[in-house]
Amino acid sequence: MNLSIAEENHIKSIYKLQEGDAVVTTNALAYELDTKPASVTDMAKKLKEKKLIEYEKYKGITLSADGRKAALQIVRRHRLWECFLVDKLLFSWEEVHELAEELEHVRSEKLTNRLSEFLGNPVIDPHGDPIPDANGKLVKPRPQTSLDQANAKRLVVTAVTDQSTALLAFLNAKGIKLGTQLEIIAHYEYDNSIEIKVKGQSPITISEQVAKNIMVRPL
Amino acid sequence: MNLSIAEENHIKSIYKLQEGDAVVTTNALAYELDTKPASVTDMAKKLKEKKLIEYEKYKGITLSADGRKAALQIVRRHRLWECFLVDKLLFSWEEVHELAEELEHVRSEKLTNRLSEFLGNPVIDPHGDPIPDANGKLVKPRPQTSLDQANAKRLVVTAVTDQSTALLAFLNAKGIKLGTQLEIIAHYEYDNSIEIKVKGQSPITISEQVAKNIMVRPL
DNA sequence: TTTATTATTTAGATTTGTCTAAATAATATT
DNA sequence: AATATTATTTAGACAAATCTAAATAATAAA
Ligand SMILES: [Mn+2]
Ligand SMILES: [Mn+2]
Ligand SMILES: [Mn+2]
Ligand SMILES: [Mn+2]
Repeated sequence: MNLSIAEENHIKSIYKLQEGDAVVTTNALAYELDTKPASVTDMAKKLKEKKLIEYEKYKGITLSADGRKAALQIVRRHRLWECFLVDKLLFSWEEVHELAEELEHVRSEKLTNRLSEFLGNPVIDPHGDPIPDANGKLVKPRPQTSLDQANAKRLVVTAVTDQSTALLAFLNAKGIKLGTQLEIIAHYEYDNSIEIKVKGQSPITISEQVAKNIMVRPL
Repeated sequence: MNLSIAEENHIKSIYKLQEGDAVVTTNALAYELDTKPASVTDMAKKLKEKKLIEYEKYKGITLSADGRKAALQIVRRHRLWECFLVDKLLFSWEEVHELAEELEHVRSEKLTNRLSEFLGNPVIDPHGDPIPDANGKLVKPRPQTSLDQANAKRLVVTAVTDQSTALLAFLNAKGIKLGTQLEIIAHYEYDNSIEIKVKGQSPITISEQVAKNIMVRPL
């Protein structure tokens, strides 16, 4: 099955939005891909034809088994290139997504597997997301919660769910990265903001929106 | 100036076929790009519009100054990726051209320059071709001739001009690579074949076609 | 210098991916 | 339940990149 770049981007976004079993709506997908709902409908018809998605008019989209397999390959390439850019070319984590968005479309299993080997077969990418192996298998992630829902006081940062440059730049400024240890000082009910103390720094207050996008695990 | 992949491929092929100042014909370009003359004419009009080529109906194509600059950037990316694939991912020289053909289209100066640095700023690629620097400057190549025209007896291989998998695989089989030392034993006038002795091997006879595509320098 | 051959361009069509505007379906509100 | 709102699809258009077949220009051969 030979997919175009546009088809690959759609498949990957469906995978991203699907989260388990939920159906993906036309509007959500259009927003994610920065395109228009009408275009998504067009593409849905094509991907259904290719049996990569399940789709009935007005009923939303889910990946078929083949579609999921394809998506995992694209995600694998994307995340491996991100590792390469960060680990080898010394890019910082907020710079790599756009580049990987292009590099992911070079379809060569041999290249992908050699790259993985070269990087030491990493299992998580620079944003804490798991990297599928050559068979599309993901390591089952250690249990983690978003910072706004964490119970424990002392935590370690394991991933970031929003990978926009804006959030990542904010976290850079606050000295927060993967592996950073932090402590919850207070929750403020008024706006659900949280006061935290990053190890070795003075306490700061972060908004609910930021907290929702930081994944943590008890230390 | 934002070029599409198709435009970049055309620009690069024009650069390749131009060899100094010769004009490039529609047919030659179509053959090189594995497309049809009519398609080349279409693209020529577009590239002329963008001032990347000089082109008048029936008069052939040459790169403009801007076009040459663009071509050198693409060639730089292509050859750097080839180095990466060979030096870091351990591909062999006949496998890398097609992959680089795709990777070259990821347009990021930062990525290109970081990659170059990571590779130790190489100045020749795995086929012996020079790599333009960030300003598009090429190292002036040390004088070299094709093997069929070499005067000296003892020679060293400096480059390969035909980068088809077929030739490169043939050279692999015969133990010939960049830096290989060889000696000319005899020229056979009948078919212009050449008997050579690769250092440490028994003599072999190669066709004129092969000899024309091996570049050498006196040892 | 005619005539034949080859090279190049034009005309018109096709595929892919996208869009806007209008129509229709699904859902929410009164 | 009727109506308003929102979501989705359809219809029709467009740009990019390509193609085939036909027309024309340039070049080579007779
Ligand atoms: Mn992408
Ligand atoms: Mn990532
Ligand atoms: Mn290319
Ligand atoms: Mn090369």
